[in-house]
Amino acid sequence: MTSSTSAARLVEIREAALTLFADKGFFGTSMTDIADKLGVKAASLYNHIDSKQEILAEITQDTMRTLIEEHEKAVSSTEDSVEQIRRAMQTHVRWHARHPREVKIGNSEINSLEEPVRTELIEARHRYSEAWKEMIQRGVDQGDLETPSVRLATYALLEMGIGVALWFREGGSLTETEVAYIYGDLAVRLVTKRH
Amino acid sequence: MTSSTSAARLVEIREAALTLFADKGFFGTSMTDIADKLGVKAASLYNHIDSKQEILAEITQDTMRTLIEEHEKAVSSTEDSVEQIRRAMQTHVRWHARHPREVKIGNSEINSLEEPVRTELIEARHRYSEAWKEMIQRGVDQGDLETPSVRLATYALLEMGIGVALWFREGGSLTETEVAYIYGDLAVRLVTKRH
DNA sequence: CCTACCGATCGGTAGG
DNA sequence: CCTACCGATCGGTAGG
Repeated sequence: MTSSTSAARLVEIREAALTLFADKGFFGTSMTDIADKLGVKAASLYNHIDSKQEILAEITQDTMRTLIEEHEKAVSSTEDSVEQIRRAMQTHVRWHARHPREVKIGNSEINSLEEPVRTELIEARHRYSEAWKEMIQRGVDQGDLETPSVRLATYALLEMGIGVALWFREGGSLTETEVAYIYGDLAVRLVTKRH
Repeated sequence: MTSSTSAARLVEIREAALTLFADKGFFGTSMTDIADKLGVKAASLYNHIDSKQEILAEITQDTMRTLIEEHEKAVSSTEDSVEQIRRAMQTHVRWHARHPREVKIGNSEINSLEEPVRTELIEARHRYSEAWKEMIQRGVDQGDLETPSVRLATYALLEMGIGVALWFREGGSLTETEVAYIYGDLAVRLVTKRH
């Protein structure tokens, strides 16, 4: 069945590209590099895709969608401000631990994306950041959270969680769950009062 | 004065490359792109440099050296554990606010570097990270600091400060000094006891 | 899926 | 600093 094998090939192409783009960068990866991973010639890839750019666009678009979905689920699972922070960070960390290649590409290849996909990615990131900021602001307004700057606390929390993608490895000294719990704790420390 | 103009040209080449590599990536930047910025032909650059790779190597090597020097100065300026954390983070944040292009290149182009420079950069980063970890460990041992994980607190603190390079712009709503103070405060919160 | 090939561009060299 | 040029490689197409 040509169509089913072709669909499987498409998945294989994306998977190979995901690893190579994360490793060597978009411009550092050639179509021949991708083809070699599948044991075919570069020209054969064009039976499944339109362009190299299209592969990059698909990778970055799928990525933000799942992160925002999981974030919304985490935040709506409790009304307690402190607990929202904890769960949002646990979700944030788990997602980044699971998608190191996508994170690397998203951080390094924004300017390799053509419009309108590039702008769409930037906007999706902004929405995610705004959702965090609003969550923290609500907690501050209710007197449950405290911070010298809602905006900077947002950036600090997001960035420290993104960093997990850079060093976490399955099978290391801590499990994903342990890392998520510790970061949840660190996040709460960062935005709660001392008393 | 061929030699003095030539030295100035070299600085201009590095400066142009710094902006372009940060913007478009090492492989996304051509020698023609760099030459265009200076109003010369690509071939003329080779009167000043040996290769494109050499420019990248020089950028990444100068970078870590100044960061580690400033860190050591900050830490040795006080014996108080909490104050060490605060000053180390202020220094870390100021440095990252001032070197956004170098940070971007350092994060995205490690695998574009050839050996042995690539390994040297990784080792320099490791030394910096270890210095932070030991500083935090000392504070914990003395009973001044508290954290669920010295290692993860180290990663979290480093990464949140690195993130400043991504969004800080001179002339924005907060000055570099204000951002450094707030991050110093956030860092202390992250690793001190509640009481 | 392949071979054969396109024009464009790459980093770098020769020679002046 | 330039022009002229090198071989290699790029992403992508034609045609089977």
